[in-house]
Amino acid sequence: MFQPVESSVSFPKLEEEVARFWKDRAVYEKSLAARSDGPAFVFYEGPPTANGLPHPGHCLTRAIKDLFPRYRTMRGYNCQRKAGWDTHGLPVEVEVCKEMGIHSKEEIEAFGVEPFIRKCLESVFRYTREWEQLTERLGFWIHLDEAYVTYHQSYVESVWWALKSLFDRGLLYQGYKIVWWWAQGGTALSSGEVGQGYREVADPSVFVRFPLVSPLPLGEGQGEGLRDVDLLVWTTTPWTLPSNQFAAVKPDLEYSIVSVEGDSRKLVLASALVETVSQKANKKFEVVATLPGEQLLGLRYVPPFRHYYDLQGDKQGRLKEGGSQHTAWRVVPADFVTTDTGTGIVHQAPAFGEVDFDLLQAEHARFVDGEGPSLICSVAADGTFTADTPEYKGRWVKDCDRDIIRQLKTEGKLFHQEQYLHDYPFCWRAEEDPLIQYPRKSWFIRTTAFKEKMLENNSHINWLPEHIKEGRFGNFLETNVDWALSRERYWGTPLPIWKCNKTGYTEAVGSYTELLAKPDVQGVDVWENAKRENPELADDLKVHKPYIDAITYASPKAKDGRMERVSEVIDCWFDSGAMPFAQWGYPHKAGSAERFRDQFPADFISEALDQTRGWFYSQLAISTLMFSENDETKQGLGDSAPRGNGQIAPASFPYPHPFRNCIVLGLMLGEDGQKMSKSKRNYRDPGEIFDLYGADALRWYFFANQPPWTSIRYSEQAIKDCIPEFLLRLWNVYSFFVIYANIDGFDPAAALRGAGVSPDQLSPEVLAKAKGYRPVADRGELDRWILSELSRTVRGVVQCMDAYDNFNACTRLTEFVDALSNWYVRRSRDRFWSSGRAEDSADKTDAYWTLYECLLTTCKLIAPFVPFLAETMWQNLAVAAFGDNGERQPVAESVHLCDYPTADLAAIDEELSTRMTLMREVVSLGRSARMGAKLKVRQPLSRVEVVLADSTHQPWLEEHASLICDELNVKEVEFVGHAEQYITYTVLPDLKRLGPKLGKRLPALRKALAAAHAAKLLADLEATGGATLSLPDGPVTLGSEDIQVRLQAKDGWAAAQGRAVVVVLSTELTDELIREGLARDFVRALQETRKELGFQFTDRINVRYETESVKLPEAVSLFIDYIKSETLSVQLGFERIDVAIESGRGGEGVKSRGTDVAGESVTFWVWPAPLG
RNA sequence: GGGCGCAUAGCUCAGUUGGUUAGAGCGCGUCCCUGAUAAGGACGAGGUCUGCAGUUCGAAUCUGCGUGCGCCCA
Repeated sequence: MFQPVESSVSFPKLEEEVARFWKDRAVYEKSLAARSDGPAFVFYEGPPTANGLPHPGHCLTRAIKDLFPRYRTMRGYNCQRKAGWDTHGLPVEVEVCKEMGIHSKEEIEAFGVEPFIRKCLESVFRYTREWEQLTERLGFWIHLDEAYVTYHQSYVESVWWALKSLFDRGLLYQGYKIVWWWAQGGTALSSGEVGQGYREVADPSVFVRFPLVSPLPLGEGQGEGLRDVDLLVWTTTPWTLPSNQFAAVKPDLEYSIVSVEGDSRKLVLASALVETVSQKANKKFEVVATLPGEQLLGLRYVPPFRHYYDLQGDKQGRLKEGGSQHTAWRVVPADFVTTDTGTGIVHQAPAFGEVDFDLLQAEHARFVDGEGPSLICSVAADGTFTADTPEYKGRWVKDCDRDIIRQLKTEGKLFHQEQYLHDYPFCWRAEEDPLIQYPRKSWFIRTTAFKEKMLENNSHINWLPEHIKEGRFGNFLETNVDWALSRERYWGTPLPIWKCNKTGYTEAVGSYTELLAKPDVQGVDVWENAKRENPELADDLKVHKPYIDAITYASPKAKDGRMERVSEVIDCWFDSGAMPFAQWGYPHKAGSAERFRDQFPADFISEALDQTRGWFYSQLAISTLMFSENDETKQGLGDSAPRGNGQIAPASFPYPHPFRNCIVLGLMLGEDGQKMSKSKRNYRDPGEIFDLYGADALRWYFFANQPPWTSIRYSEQAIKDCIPEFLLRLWNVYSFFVIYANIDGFDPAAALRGAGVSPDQLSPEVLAKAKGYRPVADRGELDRWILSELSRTVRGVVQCMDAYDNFNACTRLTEFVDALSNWYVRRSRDRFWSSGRAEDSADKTDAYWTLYECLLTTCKLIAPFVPFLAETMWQNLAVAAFGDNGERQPVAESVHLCDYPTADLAAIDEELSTRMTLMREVVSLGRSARMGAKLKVRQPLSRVEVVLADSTHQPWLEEHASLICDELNVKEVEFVGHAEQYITYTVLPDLKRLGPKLGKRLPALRKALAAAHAAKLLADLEATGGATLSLPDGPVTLGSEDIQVRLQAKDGWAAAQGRAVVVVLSTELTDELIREGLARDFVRALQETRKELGFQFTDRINVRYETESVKLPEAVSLFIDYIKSETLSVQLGFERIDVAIESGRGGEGVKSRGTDVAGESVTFWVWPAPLG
């Protein structure tokens, strides 16, 4: 027996029971254990941070991350799922600062680094419980208790190992990074912080003369060139002029040399701007000559502030390509120069602009090492001028703009000045403080050296959607710059570099043990004391600030020198990118080499689009730098086991690594189309979604509604809709099956008992051994059809899922459930309802086995998608069915321990599938025609005529005429060959075939076809196999495969048309047909009455009825047997009864009900008929 | 300002290598069915496929330009 199925189902309630079941029985662990010998399918969890509450967007990520591992597990793979938590970084610090109401680094220092990082640690796990609940409730199977955690000592040490390797290979270096700097607070701001502080302000825009050192050459044969020429240089930050190093032009722009009225000196500026600038300055310009920017390159000039120029103006360096050049104060090329504003010649102060700095580096790279330009910076970290600009020393730079302009004017160096409105960032913590761009010493990873390798690696990764590979991600790699690794913050992995306080010598340390093994280590006591004072302190903190900073050791380079750690921590993206090896504590931790080797690279990862430059990049970069094939590192992993003292050589792996397939999820927007945000509350808490609709509904919504990479708008309605569209539809089929199986005593367990086979997963092979189970080939066509559809579905779903295409897999599943519910079950109802027990009728038994098999297989198919519903069904269809009668047969404990179904290719009958589709269309058109003629289905009609454009399947349809008759409630179906009476034929060319053949002649052909007599043309085709049309440029012969025939019903018929079939109804009603219609309506009314009066499905009844109608009793008596059998009536009489008398005769419990049959009022009296 | 993506029915979204009637679900409307029944089903209306230009015999689809939106980076 199956457990009765509740008619009104609450999915959320069922899901909670299932979740409990999984937990109690450790089903997840069992699913892994069962696959422990299978091939590995490697999954990496991109670690979330638990210091914020999860929202529906996180559900999407976690749902996709669950789907494919579950699927692969059922396909026999061993898929470990280790959770992870991202714990470091600025967002954590910001959160803590907010809590404590402090802002600046000074305040943090005042509060104390030690208590501060302890607060960070607390904050990181604030919402762990919410995340864990979400994970469990969504059915995301992952090992939370074995999660890797980025602040753990073993993790930090793995990161150190990688950094040491990079350092030792010369890939980790110190340089300058231009940052947005809050001078008053003495700190750099993250891009997020900068973004918050933009305001529109007016700044000066100045046009300054930079006199050329030598005459400007105009080209060959034009003499020695023009004297007294100034570059007209533009800037909006006058305070950066003292630090000028170059003037930039665009080489392919045209520049003009102009003479200015009343001025002895000429100016150079972009030709496109001559007019504009002349108007601005209100001076007449006369163009003396023009030349391309190219020709300006290398010209030397005198900068407006001479401090540095006087010291280094003559300095030259040797170029790598040979020859030598002055290092600074000359014209250089730059693509970013535009003619939108300014003069086309841009002042360059590399210390105060990122693009300027890049330009300096590009220049630097042209020179032989050590001979190129070095960075000029006349501003101190507090934002005041240094002694290098004596005029303004000690003054805040922005305050000096006005005086600088005045000075330039006085000295005759200013050509023009104006105001200029633009957005400029201010400090979000101190609104009056403008930020400045400022160079800070910073540590970099030389990723640019691995650019080609990263691109090569990337090219082997399967990105979904594909455009990420060449598009967003590929482009990002193309424009790769060295990774600015260090952060001047507190809560992060400390940069493991120690520096000699005497010589500046640096070295990297790969582990805590390695550090302690250094000579004359001091400062460990700081940690030990802290721990003694507070034994609760997590041991992992000892590798963090401030404890690690206290540790020093003897310098190998200077006698009394001490090695001290540099103060920075690292970018937390490096943490997460190191996860493929750091999650195992590789290479320090015992056994980590094996774990790493088994779990690298990942087969599958998935995160949202915003991770392109985050986790996707950090992983790829670190992996490529650490594990690329090259001579230096070409060693197997076997060689890379720890070799004492933490000296480990990186292993090498073939591309791609560290992941092979990556689904890039679209971003999820709130219901209002805006980004989901806590403050706007434009989404619902995931917990509420689960309570209202259930996890399966949410999951199905994610998987089935759109490919995962489209950005989706959260839609509560769409989640709700998933229930009737899929979950409930399947549930109804399941419920239908259980109701009838229980009535009929269909008992698969009994049928398999003694069959010598273990029920196990109830696969088709097992079912085949059951008593009463007939081979599919012996069953009726409908059974063969649905089993064929089932196999087609299995085949399709597996194909899609192997290609990471969950969306189309879901489409297949939806289509199958629709076919099962709306055709198989509908068409089979009578078979289930027919009298007699299941074992008595082979046809009925076939129906049960067929539907049972469909449900079992569907259950397994949907298990990765909607794991809760699948489990609920399995527990009843398999576990309960085989577990009662006190004689438990060994059946799989959970659907998630089953193998994913494989398609029975032999069961697939494509032709049957096509034909059934055609038949469904005929039926559908028939209904449409009825609708048009306002004829109820209950009213029988004498006949229907079907006209097919293509007669291939006609014989088959003819064989199934009875089915069509039944569906359409007609007596006869006739297939008509030529039906000019009802039909207009249109012959259309098959353009896909003819297009390439005829090309430009197509329009003429279409014209000719439209003009041709279609029926005659078809007759020709039928007779001779070809039809010839004469076109203006010669005849064309068409074969039957070159055309498509369209049919159109003529007016005046109850007809409906599809593309290639028309169905025409005969609407004539005879008395007999009318009487039959009455009888059917009578059955309807009586059935309704039965139910209304509370009789059970199987109760037999006695009936009397009364009506004024004359026709109705005639009809009833004519169809009395039919009515009795349909309604389980033993007696059916047309007479008024005296209830008292009837009761006395045993008609106890007589109930009556008045109703309506075909417009006539009728009263029924009904009472139970005694059995037998 | 740069890169990438998106734009199809009232809503949420499909649309395979270009092919003539652009689909689905929901919603809406009109009905049907009534022992799967607090379900189920049918039919219908609804589209200048973001705009313009181009390639082509033929464009929602390919190309270019514009508009709007999103993300990332400046």
